[in-house]
Amino acid sequence: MDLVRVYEMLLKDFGRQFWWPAETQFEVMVGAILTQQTTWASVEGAVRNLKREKLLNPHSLADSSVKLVETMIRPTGFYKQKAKRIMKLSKYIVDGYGGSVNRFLKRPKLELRRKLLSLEGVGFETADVIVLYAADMLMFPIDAYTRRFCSRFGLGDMDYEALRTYFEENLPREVQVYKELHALIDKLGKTYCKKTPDCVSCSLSRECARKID
DNA sequence: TCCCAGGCAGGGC
DNA sequence: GCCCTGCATGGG
Repeated sequence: MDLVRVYEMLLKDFGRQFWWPAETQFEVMVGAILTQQTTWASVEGAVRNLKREKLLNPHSLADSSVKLVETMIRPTGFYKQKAKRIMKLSKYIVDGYGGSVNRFLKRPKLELRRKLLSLEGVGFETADVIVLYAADMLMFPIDAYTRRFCSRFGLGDMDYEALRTYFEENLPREVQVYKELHALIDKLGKTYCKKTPDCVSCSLSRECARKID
């Protein structure tokens, strides 16, 4: 599979996706946790709620009541654990970095990734989304859509790190390309795979698949 | 009514 | 180490 060709074709078919849709780095971080196992539409509602209550910054979120945060993010599901997790993240940034997200993110890439992975509720995908979209560092996140996409090309049995490495070794080392391709693969999955998410053969439009093969 | 959505953690084996 | 389950709301 020629990932550069994949990128070019998807970009031509769908246009730029402008991910991650967020106004601040902190919003990316919170959004990355909220979007776990739910739809982006519900995350948008939760983010709107948090903004309305002026909670979408480390200090406010850390000092807020758990109940209020739970109420604001309820539409995203798993709201009790997510509330706890974004509040712990906030407290971590407040206690360790004076509330400065920028200072927290400003460190060598692999060290940042390790720190993120040590936080509750932050696994590989969430950590890598934050590294790429909040810290603007080269890291290719592998999500469910990307796995399905890869299965289409016989890469179904590769684990997270193997897939990430595969993308990173076959793409130009440009943050913008990483950001767009990750978003475009999700767009592709959402467009052609709404009813049968596990169907490998439809995880790519036939026309697109033919060109890539 | 049933299935799923841009995962993660904790337990059993 | 891998596999299973709980977490929970909202939309198709």
